[in-house]
Amino acid sequence: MEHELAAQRLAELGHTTRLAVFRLLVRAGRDGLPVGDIQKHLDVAGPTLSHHINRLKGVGLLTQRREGRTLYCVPQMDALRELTGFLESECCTLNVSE
Amino acid sequence: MEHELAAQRLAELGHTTRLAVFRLLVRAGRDGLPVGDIQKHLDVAGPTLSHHINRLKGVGLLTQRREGRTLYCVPQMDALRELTGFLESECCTLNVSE
DNA sequence: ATTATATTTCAATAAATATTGAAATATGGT
DNA sequence: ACCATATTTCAATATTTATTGAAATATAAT
Repeated sequence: MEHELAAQRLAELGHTTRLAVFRLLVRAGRDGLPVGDIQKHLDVAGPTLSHHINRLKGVGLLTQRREGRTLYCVPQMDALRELTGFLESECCTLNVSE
Repeated sequence: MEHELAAQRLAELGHTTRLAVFRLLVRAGRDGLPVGDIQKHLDVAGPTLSHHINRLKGVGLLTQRREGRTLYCVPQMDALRELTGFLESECCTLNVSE
């Protein structure tokens, strides 16, 4: 995984609300959750939530799928795995040498 | 690991320069690196680097140790492990259920 | 067509963060 | 004491991000 993208994803996850959104989605599983459901959990104004969801979407941490009036947010687990992989990829030096 | 701290650490790592600093340190291993050495790698002004190092320090991702005039930055691997652990902790739902 | 629901876009403001030159501090060598 | 090296603090400015009410859009139900 590329450095810049990793930094961007970390930055997006590095915000309380967005981290909460993302973790909700991960817990929810493959189907994801409607924006409205997320909002019920999080006490933020609609536009604020929309903004944060778009940022997560912008770095590929979630995608959206519409079902009628309901817009689902779906976590992209591969993106998360890439990211944790990236973070751990330099650890070996330290772990192995002791 | 607590949500707020995780978000803070993610935010600090979510900046190109800081991520580069941190990864340099991880690669360097237990002894860490002098601030000056970091600067040689990174093309940033001293005060800028100092600022970023302090932010990483502020969330426990590194500590410092002085040897004479030289100030070493030492990566805190436990903090990183806590963080990756936190990120992965909600994954199980998704991974197990398929 | 009208109405209700779900979510977004717009526009404005507030708050946080990044960047850097210049000056200050700390340490060690002469 | 003086000088050089290593790094930080200060102060100012620029940039980015967050937040929200109001208005707009999209979809579905009647």
